[in-house]
Amino acid sequence: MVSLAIQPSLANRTSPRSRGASWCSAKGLNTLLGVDATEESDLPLFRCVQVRSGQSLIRAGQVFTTLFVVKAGFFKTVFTDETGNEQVLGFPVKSELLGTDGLGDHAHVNEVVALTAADVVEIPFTCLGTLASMQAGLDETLLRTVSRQLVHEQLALTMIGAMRADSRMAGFLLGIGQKMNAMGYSSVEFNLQMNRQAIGSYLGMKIETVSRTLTGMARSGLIELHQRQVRILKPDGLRELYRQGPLKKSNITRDDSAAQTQPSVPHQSAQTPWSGLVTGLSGPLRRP
Amino acid sequence: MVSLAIQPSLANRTSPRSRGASWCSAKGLNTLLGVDATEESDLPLFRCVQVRSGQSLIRAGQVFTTLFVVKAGFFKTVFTDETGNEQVLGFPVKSELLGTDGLGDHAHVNEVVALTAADVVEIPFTCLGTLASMQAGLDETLLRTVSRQLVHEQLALTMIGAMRADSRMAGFLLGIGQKMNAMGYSSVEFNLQMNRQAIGSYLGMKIETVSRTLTGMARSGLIELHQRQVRILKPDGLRELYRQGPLKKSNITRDDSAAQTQPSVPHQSAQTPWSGLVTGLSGPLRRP
DNA sequence: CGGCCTCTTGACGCGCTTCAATAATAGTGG
DNA sequence: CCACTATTATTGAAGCGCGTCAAGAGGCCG
Repeated sequence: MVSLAIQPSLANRTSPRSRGASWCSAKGLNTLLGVDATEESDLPLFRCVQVRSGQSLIRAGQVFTTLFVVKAGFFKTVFTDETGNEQVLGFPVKSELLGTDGLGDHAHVNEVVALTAADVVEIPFTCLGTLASMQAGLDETLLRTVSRQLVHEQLALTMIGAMRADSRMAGFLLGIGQKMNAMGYSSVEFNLQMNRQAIGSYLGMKIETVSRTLTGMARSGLIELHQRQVRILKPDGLRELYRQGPLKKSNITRDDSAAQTQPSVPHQSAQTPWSGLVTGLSGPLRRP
Repeated sequence: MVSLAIQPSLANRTSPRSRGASWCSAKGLNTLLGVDATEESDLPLFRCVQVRSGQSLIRAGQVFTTLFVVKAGFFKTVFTDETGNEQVLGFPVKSELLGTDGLGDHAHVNEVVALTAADVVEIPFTCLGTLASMQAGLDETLLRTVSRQLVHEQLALTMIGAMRADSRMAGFLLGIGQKMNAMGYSSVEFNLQMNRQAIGSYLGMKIETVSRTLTGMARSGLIELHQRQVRILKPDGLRELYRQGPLKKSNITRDDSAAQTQPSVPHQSAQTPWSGLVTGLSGPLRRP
């Protein structure tokens, strides 16, 4: 039904990236995505491309031809509506999948911009309309990943819709720290790769509020702040800020009329509720 | 790799639904989902179940076993965070896919509640971990549908993050009207199946603001309002309200440094930007 | 150095939440 | 049938969080 095929020549693209091509095997790709590799080959099938800082890897309106997996670097995903308003949707990093918004209608609606120099792996699709039963078990990975992205967006929606500015910022910082940790860096000291504008757009607030919120946290000793360099001094303080968030109080009308009748898993977010607040993949994809 | 299988007995479920079972063929399912049926069989493979008003079709924490397609009725999708705050994520109706949040980690995070009596078709998955190359070409449909849901959430995020209360409400009403229209009802006169609380949660505002916004629209002659019955008198007025929305002004810093180098499709949302504001599927799924 | 950008800080006002009270509706039982 | 209560919706008044406007500080680069 499908056909994941290597397009031998993408040379007709005048896209600003595409230079210095190396290759990546299916096994390597699965490893990168955090999936238990099983029977995948070691043949280098997937093209690796470099992106320069500030460049758009994907543009809105562009026809969908390939997905990307981030190997290194930082990105931002931006949606621009018809009136020219920009909304930052996320800050993808290593091991995250880019371009999934194009799967639905074979056209991208979001722009993906590199915040730093970056490396990505291309996952091309033949544009014949059908895509399915991809080789190497990537199809299940794909579906599950998109589903996770969906859940992440929903979490972000909850945050913007019901929490105050400082709580949102606390969740943002904790989420960034967690992502940094997953990439092998410190979870409490890192460099924000994006400007205040992007943070504000992502969190649904103006840059003045971003600034005030951050300096407020610094003044109260929760964090240390120099430019975009952040050191989290009191993670628990941020956690509390995040949890008490909904001072914009919830109208809880729990109707606990019926008990759980289905087997259920313990509520996943018990330990780190802000998991995935910054971007889709909170952890590697493992088979249950 | 996959295995979409009919689970012969779901009798061990004590779930409140499950009674009065009829059946639905793969072809019928594809038709319902808006996909061009090709070679699908007419054998009734998919179970149809009824849901009573107020019942939960899916609960948070429940293990993922099946997806559902709405045949009739109205639902709401609710996410509840660890502090008990509820966020309404959407109002699915006929032809929409439910339960996709469970694909990622084989556990649902959202609750799906019927707002009215409703009928749904079950799409069961064997829980062996792998799901892929489903029969009847449902796999591509699935992926594209989830991608569309993703785009929808992003649109909702943009609306809540950057627009004012009345603009959000205008977009909501227009979106509801469009869904009603797609279902064969009037797009300008309909009954809101949800209470003010649910609307407010979905739009990120308090119920008092919902009430004030609606009565304000009624007073200015944009709509007529009796209870949950709405008649849109001036669709263009609502459209303008929606478009001028970002009085919470955008910080547009367009850096149009590079020109479009890729083939692009005309910006989809030129005609009805609020498409899909209320729920995922703005139209049937067709091959490009 | 000077221009340009990002970020900060202050003062003010508006939009929405919050609190509180009332009204309209539906469901229940006598 | 009407009283009775619970739920849902409306309306008003007051407060504040955050957007808005304006000015200034700090960093980057030619």
